[in-house]
Amino acid sequence: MPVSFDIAADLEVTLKAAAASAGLEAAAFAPEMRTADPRHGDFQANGVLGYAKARKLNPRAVAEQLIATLPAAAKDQFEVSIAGPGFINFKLKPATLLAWLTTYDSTAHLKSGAAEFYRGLRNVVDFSSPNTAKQLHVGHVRGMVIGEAICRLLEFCGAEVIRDNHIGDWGTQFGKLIWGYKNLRNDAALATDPLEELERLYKAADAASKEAPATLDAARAELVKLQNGDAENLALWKKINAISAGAFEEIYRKLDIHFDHQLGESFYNDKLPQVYEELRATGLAEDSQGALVVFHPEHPRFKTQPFIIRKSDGASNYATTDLATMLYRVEHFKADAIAILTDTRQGDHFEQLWLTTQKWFAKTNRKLPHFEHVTFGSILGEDGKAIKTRSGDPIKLKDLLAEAETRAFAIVTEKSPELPEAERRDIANAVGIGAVRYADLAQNRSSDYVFAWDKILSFEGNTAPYLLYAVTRVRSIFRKLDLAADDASATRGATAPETPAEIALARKLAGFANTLRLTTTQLRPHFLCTYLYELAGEFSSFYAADKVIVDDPAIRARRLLLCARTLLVLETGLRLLGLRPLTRM
RNA sequence: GCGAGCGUAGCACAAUGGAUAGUGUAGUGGCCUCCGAAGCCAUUGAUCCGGGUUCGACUCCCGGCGCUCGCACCA
Repeated sequence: MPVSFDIAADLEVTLKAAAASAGLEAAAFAPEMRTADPRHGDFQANGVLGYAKARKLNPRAVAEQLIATLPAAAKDQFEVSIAGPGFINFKLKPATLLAWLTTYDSTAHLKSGAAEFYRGLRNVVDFSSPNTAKQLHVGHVRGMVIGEAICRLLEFCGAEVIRDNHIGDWGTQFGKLIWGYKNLRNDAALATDPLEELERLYKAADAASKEAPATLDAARAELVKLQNGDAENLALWKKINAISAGAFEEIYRKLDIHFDHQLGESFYNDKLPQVYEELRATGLAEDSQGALVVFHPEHPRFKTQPFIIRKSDGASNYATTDLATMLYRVEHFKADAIAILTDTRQGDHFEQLWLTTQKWFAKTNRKLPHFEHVTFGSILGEDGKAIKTRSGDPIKLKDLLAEAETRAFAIVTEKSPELPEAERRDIANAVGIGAVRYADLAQNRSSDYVFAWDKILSFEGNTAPYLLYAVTRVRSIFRKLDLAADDASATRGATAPETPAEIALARKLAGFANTLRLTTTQLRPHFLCTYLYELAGEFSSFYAADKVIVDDPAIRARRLLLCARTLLVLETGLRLLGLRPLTRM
């Protein structure tokens, strides 16, 4: 029996067709498929409720009509029932579950199933994008891990993904940095810990420009010199960027984060005049208080709040570079879709950027990409205030990651003292870094995030260690049998799931496709986290209820199939989130 | 002032307009002669307030209240 990867999507198409043959107004009928509470079924179609109401029909009668015209193949796959006011419930039959489990038997096969979702779509994902000369701190980790997960998910689901780290290497901070470097630098400190010294120089220069307007002007002048190609400032700029890049690389390596391009703001330096010219020529930009700005008269706020694309001192800002970047991504990368990840505080900027881009591209006859500003909440301190660089010192990311590994190592050593130290270190790395990463991914990105060591390094509940532990227990079964987990002979002749725990686990596994679709549609990795956590929970319940290594070869093969697929889906899902599965811990 | 986001058990979170609002933690009571107890089973406890739309609202709309953030040359 052939079975599709995303059964619910397939069923939706079947229902649309059935509606036509049942005499419904097929064009007006949407099945409204969704995953159901397991108590009711695997999927439910709610569409007849609204359809019947609008036509003063009895929804249950409409549901009856619809079910009567379902093709035999669909009736073979599901137990179909009508419940309540007119919900149609579909429950996967054990034979269908078996078919799904035997069809999607490897990461490659899961991937080829999911690849239908976004085939041919070219996506530019802009994430991390730190500012040069500042250390990465705890506030940066969220955008990095969410961005990496989104890239992996989109790739898995068939999209072509171009990862771009849009480094802030050309902003006003360079005016202050260069001024600080020239006037305040400590050569000894620069030699021993260059990044630390750069950060100090920036803070000192920033403070100095707040105190004295003359210093602020001097810093701005340094920036203008840099932007005009002054040789000395350009050399300094290169030096500062090189120091920063090395420090960023170290963190990216630790977090297994990758980019195809790192086109910082400076890359767009020679592409800015085109932005000024075109926006002026199309009548979108105007002069205001000495600056070049764009207003949006139709917008309640942006009709008076300007989008400044050139400052009154003649320098560009991030509105200019972001506009140039938008153009480059469409013209050079041929992007169908662009996703930019930043925290929600930049909402106004990206709304103005997108409004401006739409008008600009329309007037210049360019293809408009799909654009999404993927936002996430701020990292707050225990006091509920955003962690800021200027006030107090936020926790440095490299220190956070080091502490995560240290704490994980202590726990591994306590739980598994018999393992060799090198292995315990490796486990601590996967568990510690994984815990940090998972804590950021598991929470809905729209909410603010209160930083707490206990939360980030929690090893109980919906956390990385729980998922990794489930993986090792499955591995342990295969190890005990001296079998490779992907050894087909172990599961040969497996029959359909029978016990309640077997069936519950199989149903959860078949829900993977729908989870991938939901996660990528909304670009919210926490949907996948929740799913994996529930899957691990179903496995744990199954593990406690039904013994796998039993004498009866039929029961054993049947349960080993569930073990093998649980392992497959858990490991595939964890890797999509950027976690590293372990064989034991 | 204008705008955005958030408001769910003591705490931390989930819920694509659907059925009896789920989970973790903390509390209580069970489960290791039995494939790994970083586990399993059971149990106590919640939608900020007031209207509206809908067959159906934590979810959408309006009005409050509270917290956070943004609003002319930082990114």
